[in-house]
Amino acid sequence: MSSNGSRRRDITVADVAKAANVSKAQAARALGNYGAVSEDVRERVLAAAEELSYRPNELARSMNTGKSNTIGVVVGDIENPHFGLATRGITDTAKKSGFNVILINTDEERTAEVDAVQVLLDKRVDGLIVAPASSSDTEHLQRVQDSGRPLVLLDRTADGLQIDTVTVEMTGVAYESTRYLIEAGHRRIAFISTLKSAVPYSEGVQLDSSQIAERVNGMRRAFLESGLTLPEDLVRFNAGDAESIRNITREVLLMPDPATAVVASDGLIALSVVEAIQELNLSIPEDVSFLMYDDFAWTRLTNPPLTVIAQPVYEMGVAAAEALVRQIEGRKPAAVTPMFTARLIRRNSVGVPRKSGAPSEPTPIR
Amino acid sequence: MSSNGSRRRDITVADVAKAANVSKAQAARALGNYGAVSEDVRERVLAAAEELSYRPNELARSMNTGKSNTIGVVVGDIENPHFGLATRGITDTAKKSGFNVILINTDEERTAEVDAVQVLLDKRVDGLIVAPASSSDTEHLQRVQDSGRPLVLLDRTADGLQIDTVTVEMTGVAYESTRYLIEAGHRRIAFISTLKSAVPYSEGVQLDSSQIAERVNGMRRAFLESGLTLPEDLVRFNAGDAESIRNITREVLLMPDPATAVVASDGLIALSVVEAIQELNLSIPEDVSFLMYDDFAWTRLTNPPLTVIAQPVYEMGVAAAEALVRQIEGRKPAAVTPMFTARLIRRNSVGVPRKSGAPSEPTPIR
DNA sequence: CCTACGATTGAGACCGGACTCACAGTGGGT
DNA sequence: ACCCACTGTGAGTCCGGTCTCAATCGTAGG
Repeated sequence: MSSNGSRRRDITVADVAKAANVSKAQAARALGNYGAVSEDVRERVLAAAEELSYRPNELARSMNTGKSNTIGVVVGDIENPHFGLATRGITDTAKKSGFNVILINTDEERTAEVDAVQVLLDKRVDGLIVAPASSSDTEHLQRVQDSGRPLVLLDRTADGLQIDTVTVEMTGVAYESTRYLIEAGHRRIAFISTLKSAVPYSEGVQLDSSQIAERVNGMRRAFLESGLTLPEDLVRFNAGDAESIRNITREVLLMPDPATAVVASDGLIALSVVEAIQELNLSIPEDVSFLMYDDFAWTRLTNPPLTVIAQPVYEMGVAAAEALVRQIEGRKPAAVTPMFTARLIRRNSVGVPRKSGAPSEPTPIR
Repeated sequence: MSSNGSRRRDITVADVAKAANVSKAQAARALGNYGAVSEDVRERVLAAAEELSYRPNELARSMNTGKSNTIGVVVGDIENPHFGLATRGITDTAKKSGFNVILINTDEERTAEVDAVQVLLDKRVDGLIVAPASSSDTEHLQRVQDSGRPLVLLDRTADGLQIDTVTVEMTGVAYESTRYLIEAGHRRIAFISTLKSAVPYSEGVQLDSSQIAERVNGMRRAFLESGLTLPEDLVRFNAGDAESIRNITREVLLMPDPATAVVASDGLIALSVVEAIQELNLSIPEDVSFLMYDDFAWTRLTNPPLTVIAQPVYEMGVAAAEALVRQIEGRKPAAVTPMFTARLIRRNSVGVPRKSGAPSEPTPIR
């Protein structure tokens, strides 16, 4: 015995047609604004529709147009401002082209991602944008391609698949920023990332994320070209929750030959790393230099302001959505998806390492 | 001449039925797992479905079950971590109950919100969660109610409407935190909020957001009970983009009888306020005390760590989704939606004001 | 051996639009 | 006056599922 009784049936074209004294077909034409309709009929139908406050059922409409005007977006974690911003770019752009967005979070879980893609496909979205958790585990993406539905990848590539992908070229900045650290005197540079990996890093292990792979490669090259070698023991994975990040940070900072600089591979990691550094009563950049990926507003507010690698996240969201819409509308995808570049923004969290005999008053270098 | 030729038609139950040599009805039953189906038929159908990699069309299914297993969420700005977290709570909970989420951003624009609600209704979502931009402008929400579709409000109430609403009781903490500031010696306390308002604040003006109204009321009461009056000239609205926030901050800090403490009504505002304060070469809390709504991780990283009012945002998202699901499943809404409370977290951004003859070494008070 | 009842099964209606097709009116061209 | 091109219009099909209903089958009870 619910309060408002049975759920009232929605008004349909048939209802409107009856009220306007015309056939269903005519009503549909007047409402859908297609075909030939006399002025008289059009007016009566529109009036009746208004009167009954008729609203078309988009589900029904989608069913026989085959278009749902909806795109699916699969990301690892909207809570992460990185994705928040990208999502903003996607939704803004999608809206402009008349598309709505179904958003699914995967927590960077493979199975959740596979499910998400399937659900979206089942819902017959017009296309999907996926930030894949893994670059190698890609059957589900392959399936999307097979289904013929437009797909654009964001942030990370998928090995061996021919898919429009919007990414940042990372090797370059990784190289540049590592050179920067090396020139400041750092040799023991730690890199902390969320990437899940069963084995510790060493040359040749296949990394499951194109993004991370590029960053590490850039670092490696910088060391190489300086006649040095990348300290592989400081390249760390599995930095999941705050606790594990804290542990990793303590580890690299307290080991016998500790890191003198730490690079956090995203904004969320950075938060916990900085906290851990503060807990150890170390100060930046006097005791440890710090550098992070993602330029969030708060990085300018800390003391010192943090040196970051800025990525055009919003623009990438926009580009991904544009590429997808282009595919949906049947235009060929841009021959080559534009490659974005990241930028090193030198603020004051990088200094001269203690060990290397720096002056007692370590000036942040620029 | 597209690369993959015509878009292939999807496999339907009819196809599966044919392949399995049974009627469409039987195939549908076997696949949908309802009605009576012999073991033999079930196996053949399932095998055929597997073989053809059949996937049900959720659109069609929704159409005659009347359920889309989708809920719509309308927020002002996902980019704002406040909503990011809340959205996380919503999607996590929705997923648990088998619902997907269509997310629409409104930029806190009234018309965008009205459109969003309409679109969602047209798409026949099973229910909506809306964080309304305005507490007074509510015809569109009324329309949702009229349509009989479940609706839950988040963060802000809608005047005069009987709708499940998940909010934080703000008067209390607003009062508490203002007392805290007053006791520290502050009399000139500024409050900066995004709320759009054509007229400057003064007692009795109707505020368009229940949230902001409560906060200001709490402040007013705190002043009153201390035998003082709320400095109305320091209650500021229209803090939209970074630029306007900066201007407002400078204004309240540089006026003849300047504010000695600033309260930012959300995390985004806080960012710009703190920046503006730094630009003025004022330090917190020696020159200005600072307090903000929303406890983001970075607030612990600044120097000093910021005193904040923490809201259980994620939990509120969860509660909103739970309430909505409850309504959708026909169970009566919880008699009274649980009221959440916010908490003042005293860190070190509040101190004794300069003017009041504080000692030259102003200790942050606790 | 016959009948009744539950388990199976297939035909077809239906959800709410979009769209095809055949048919009625109209008016211009010759 | 005659033919034809068009605009208007309604009947009905289709999209891809769910679901009703009547028919069929098997077999247990009498």
